[in-house]
Amino acid sequence: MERTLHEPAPPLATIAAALRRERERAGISLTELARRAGLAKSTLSQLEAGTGNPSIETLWSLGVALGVPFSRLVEPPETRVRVIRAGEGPRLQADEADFVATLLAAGSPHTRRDLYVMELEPGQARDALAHIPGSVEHIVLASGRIKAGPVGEQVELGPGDYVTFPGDVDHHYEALEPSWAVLVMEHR
Amino acid sequence: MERTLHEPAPPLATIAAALRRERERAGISLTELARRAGLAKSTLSQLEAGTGNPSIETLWSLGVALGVPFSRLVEPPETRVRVIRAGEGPRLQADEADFVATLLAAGSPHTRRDLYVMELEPGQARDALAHIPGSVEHIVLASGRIKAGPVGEQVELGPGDYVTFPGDVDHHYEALEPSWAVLVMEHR
DNA sequence: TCGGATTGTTCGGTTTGACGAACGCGCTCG
DNA sequence: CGAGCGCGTTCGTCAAACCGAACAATCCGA
Repeated sequence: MERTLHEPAPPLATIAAALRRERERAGISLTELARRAGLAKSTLSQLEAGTGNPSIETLWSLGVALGVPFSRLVEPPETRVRVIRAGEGPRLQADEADFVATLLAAGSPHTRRDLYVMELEPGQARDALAHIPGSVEHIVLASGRIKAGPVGEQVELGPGDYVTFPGDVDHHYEALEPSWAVLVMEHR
Repeated sequence: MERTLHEPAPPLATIAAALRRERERAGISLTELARRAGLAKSTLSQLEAGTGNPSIETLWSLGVALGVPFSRLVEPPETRVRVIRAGEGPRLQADEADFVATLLAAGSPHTRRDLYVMELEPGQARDALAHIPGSVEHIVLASGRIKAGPVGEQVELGPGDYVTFPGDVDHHYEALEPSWAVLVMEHR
């Protein structure tokens, strides 16, 4: 049989890399992750070393403990570095209806984007530590007012405003009033 | 960050069902599939019976032999239209601030997502033809009220509501009042 | 400086997944 | 009828995934 669907390379090394990457992203130790997943740390150690061939249940519990969908541990990250910048979106007029779409950011293949809805209450700011290198955040404020951005470069946003900034440096969120926004976290 | 990601039910039964489903779709016998995958048919028999906990390599070889991507064997069959109402959905509590993020859709590598802001005025509906196969649309309504979704499966949304549906079938947008929304167009 | 805690690794022992053979069943051909 | 074939299941054996403990290395507070 031909390898029609480009089934990626054998997942042993991929899993090893993904486990270490996601664990470091979560900022927890190998011992701690093994504890949360209910595994012996020796097992996890060998997995991250690339030795071993985990069972589904084992790898699943790791995915749960990391808060990461299962496929992210199996599919190769396909790290090709190319960050697409958000343009001042061209407005795409729909052909036949009262409908306008503004392109904020075009993604490239190989980038992974997680979609969140984020609710913020005024009060202390949220200090977000740097994520993995190459990550980019996109925020569209739906209602309220917030200040967001890297330290020293924060921007004040009103409803409908859009901002993007690198997520691999320390940055803040601060709500000036009760707000909610759509957040797209872009890794690679 | 707390991990409250709703990881679906343990995949043992899911895998069993997926294996049988995909095998019957391919129209081959259990014995034949075991032969192609290089496994003992006893192993495959127990897997389809729901007994057993396959290793990654074992399940991988089955995915290759069936010509289906790995994730299809692990993740439960995808619901076509999925709505997350405002305030619902898995919440990621930030550790130290008044900050709540709700995960709507986690992206896998290899998916390409374009980010739009879409403004709609009430009036005639927008008829969108099917896009390229495999595309998925995500909408978070920021304000107003709209009806959106595939033909016959349209859902009415209010502010904060989220809906996702396949973009490779004909679908409509219809604003019931002046609205705007964040649209993520996902290809792959 | 020294103890204690935590990090990740390595080493025997146990559980279990994978294998091959044998089995019962249903169908088809001689 | 009965021999032959293919189907899927069950059983004993073996390798290996997983575990627990012991290990050096590092960090941090006393």
